[in-house]
Amino acid sequence: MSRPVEFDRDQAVQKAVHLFWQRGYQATSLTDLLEAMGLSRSSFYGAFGDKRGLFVECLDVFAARNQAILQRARDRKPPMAALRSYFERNFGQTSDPDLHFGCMLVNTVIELAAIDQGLCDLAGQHLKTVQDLFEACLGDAGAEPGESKQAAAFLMMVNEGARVSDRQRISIPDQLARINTAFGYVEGSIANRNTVNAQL
Amino acid sequence: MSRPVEFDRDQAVQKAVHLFWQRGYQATSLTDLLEAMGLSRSSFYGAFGDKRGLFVECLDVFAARNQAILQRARDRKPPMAALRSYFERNFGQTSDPDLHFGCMLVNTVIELAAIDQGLCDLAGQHLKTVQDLFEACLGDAGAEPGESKQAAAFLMMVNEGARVSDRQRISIPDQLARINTAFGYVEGSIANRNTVNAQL
DNA sequence: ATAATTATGGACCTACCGTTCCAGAAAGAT
DNA sequence: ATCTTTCTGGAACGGTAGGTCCATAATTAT
Repeated sequence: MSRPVEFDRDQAVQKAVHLFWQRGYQATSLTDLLEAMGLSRSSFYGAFGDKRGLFVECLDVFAARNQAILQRARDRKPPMAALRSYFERNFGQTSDPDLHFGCMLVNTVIELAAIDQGLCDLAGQHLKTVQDLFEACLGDAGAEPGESKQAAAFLMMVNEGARVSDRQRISIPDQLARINTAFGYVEGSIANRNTVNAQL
Repeated sequence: MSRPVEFDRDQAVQKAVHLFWQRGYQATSLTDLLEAMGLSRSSFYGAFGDKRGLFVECLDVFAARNQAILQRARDRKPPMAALRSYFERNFGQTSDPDLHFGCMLVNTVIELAAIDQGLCDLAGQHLKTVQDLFEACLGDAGAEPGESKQAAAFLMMVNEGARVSDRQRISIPDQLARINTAFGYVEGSIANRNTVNAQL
């Protein structure tokens, strides 16, 4: 029919995710985006509508990637180990500061709660999906339904807190220690219940 | 000497705190501030220097108020009850949405981590002071030094997560349940160690 | 080769940002 | 009452924001 698009849309979105993740919605200007994505204003508006539309797409991409990481761990490791790996991600020996932007969903909730309720709600829904995955893992680990629901809500609170500190450049050992404390509590609780049940 | 200032400086700062707390740094325009504080541009720049200077002052005011709340609870209640009251503040029966802006320090860390490291660090220092207060309360409750340090770091992570959800308008029962779960873990841990020690 | 269609680059628009500046109003000191 | 000092309102500033528009380039279909 006609002239084809010259840029790789997926790759451009990846660049945008990285920028929004790092700097947030408001502080990322269109000029910043155009430069990082390597396209002109016309192409941008033709392909994405506007800045907000691109942000929605970036939220979805980030959330999908995020869920995939946990889901893959769930497929390959014991359930509690899979959960832990999600929390300890990016806290291995590598201390690349370019990876410590927290969680884009958490960042969005905080930044836009009073500015754009639609975007805040979208991020919140994605977080809820992750919490459901937590709950599924806890179920795999042998927790009873009520307990896994309660522990998943607790772990989401821990996750949100951990991502806040991540953005503050908390030291890696401190971060790992806090996560370990939280998981110690949860695992102790599940194991203890199992022990009690076994005694009955 | 000369003409005196016409506005109440403290009261003006309180109004600014409320705005910055609700909307964050970037989304609060000078026009918004002037209207809320009830003064003109000239008076503003004469009294506060610039927007960033006012924000620094607001962070300090918020942090002082925040610490005072916990410190007063510590003076009047048993240590663990004082800690709990800090987490459960604003989650009584009143559901005034105008109080659920999370924590201004947490909001600042998230919003400005990649934008203004000085402001982010300042908020982080204030949070560290709160964490030290947590540690003191845990010491009051009978935790050993190493344990209170570890539990305080854990509780700060929980606090940060709780304030994120607060901004998402989490339901009050859900929020109270999650906080209760976290404190159940901490109190169980301290009580358990005390029991073990008693048996030795 | 030509026509039809669509992407592209870049100039341009309006609106608002934080900040500065200045003329004039108000109050204390003499 | 006058002088001096400081505060105050509002106009004005340069810069940048997100978004629009149009002439042109590039590609396919005929």
